[in-house]
Amino acid sequence: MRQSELFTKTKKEVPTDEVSKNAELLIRGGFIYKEMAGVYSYLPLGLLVLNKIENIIREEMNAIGGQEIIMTALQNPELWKKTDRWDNEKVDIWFKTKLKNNTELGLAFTHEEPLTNIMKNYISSYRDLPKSVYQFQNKFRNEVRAKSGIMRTREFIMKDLYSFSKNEAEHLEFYEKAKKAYTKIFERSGIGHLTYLTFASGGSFSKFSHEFQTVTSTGEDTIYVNEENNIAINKEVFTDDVKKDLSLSGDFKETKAVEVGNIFTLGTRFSDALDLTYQTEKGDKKPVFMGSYGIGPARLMGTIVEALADDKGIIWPETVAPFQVHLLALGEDEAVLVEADKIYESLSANSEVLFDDRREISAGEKFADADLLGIPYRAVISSRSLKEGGVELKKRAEEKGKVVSLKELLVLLKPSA
RNA sequence: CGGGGCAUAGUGUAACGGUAACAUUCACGAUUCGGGUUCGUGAGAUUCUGGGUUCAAAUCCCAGUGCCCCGACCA
Repeated sequence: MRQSELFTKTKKEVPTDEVSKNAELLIRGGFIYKEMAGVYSYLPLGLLVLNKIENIIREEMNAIGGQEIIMTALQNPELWKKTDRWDNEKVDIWFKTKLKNNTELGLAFTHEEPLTNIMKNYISSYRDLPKSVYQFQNKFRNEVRAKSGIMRTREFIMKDLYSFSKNEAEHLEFYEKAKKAYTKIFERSGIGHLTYLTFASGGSFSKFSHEFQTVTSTGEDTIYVNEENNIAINKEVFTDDVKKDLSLSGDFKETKAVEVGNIFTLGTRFSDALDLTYQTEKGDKKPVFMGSYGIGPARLMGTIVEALADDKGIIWPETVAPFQVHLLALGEDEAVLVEADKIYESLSANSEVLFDDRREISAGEKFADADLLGIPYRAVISSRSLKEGGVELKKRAEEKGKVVSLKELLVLLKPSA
């Protein structure tokens, strides 16, 4: 894509009403636009990143047998009354609305109820289990206080997967697979080294749930990291009993972290309430054993920015970057610009390239934009680089680049399949 | 839901109670061309909304709304 064609522009200044690093950098770079508190739109660059993240998650969910669907955000109160989650006293984050005929509707903050209800139509035998189903879908939560840029918003896309198993043993088997899939997702997203499997409260469903917490100074949660076992415990359940329970020895380091994923054992709470049962081999009727597994792709995007950015801007890992290469053409020398066009064409064949072409701005501004946007590789072509034999290639996080020939460039940037 | 702060051009800021200024952005013209270059000319504002005090309100007072931060909350 030619940067001169991109409708968004970078900004030097950011509205003072944004304090968090993720919002500041993403707004300045033109990745997102703030509509109101806790409500953001995703612009071309932001959507590219979000799609990359979603695809990583999608691949890993498919790999463990997840089947993708999309459910509606509009919710029928009847189902939620059956599980006692319609009452505002019980769930205080509902957005509710009404049809013209005064029928009440809810905007979904999660999807256990409607999916359990769907599955009733398709699960009737032990032969139908286990199954797992997921979606990327907008959730609405009427948070009293949205904050931290795109980390806690009132509307957000969530990947929510739900598992349906015959019994606890079968459930745990899937749960372990999901745990590994989550670990892979965060590794592939470039924050694996900062992300810990974390024991957290299981709520009313089970003793523990597992969170995936990414260490950043701006996180909302406090966790205690046990480096020896590469594991952490959320402050909310950090007691001597729990430590003994988990038989963890060694030091625990207190740190702030962001919850980028959460997996839950639900048991039969929803299948009981909504009557999702199956028949066993012997003909008995049993409730389906469920689990739920969430990741917010936008929060993950914000976390990557928070965790990896430097004082000049964003540093995207290659796996989630909107483009792999940022090609900058410097100067007004026609020969250089013609050569840059050629390089852009050849690079585009195999790589995702953002080409800062004939924009009438200074070299300094192009560099500043490149640093802000955080594309992993920066390739500079100028009369100087041509004199030195080609294109100057530099990684975003590196101080100095090196001049390579076009041939070398194409090889270096070849996607490692 | 408690506490604190803020609200002026697209953005960032300024303006004793005396009729809105500067920077940036944008348009045009020069200049420059490897780290947000320099200069000129222009465009851009019912000063959040409603009320009150006053000869006079961006400025003081009251209410509302919105935004940010801290805390509580967070399937």
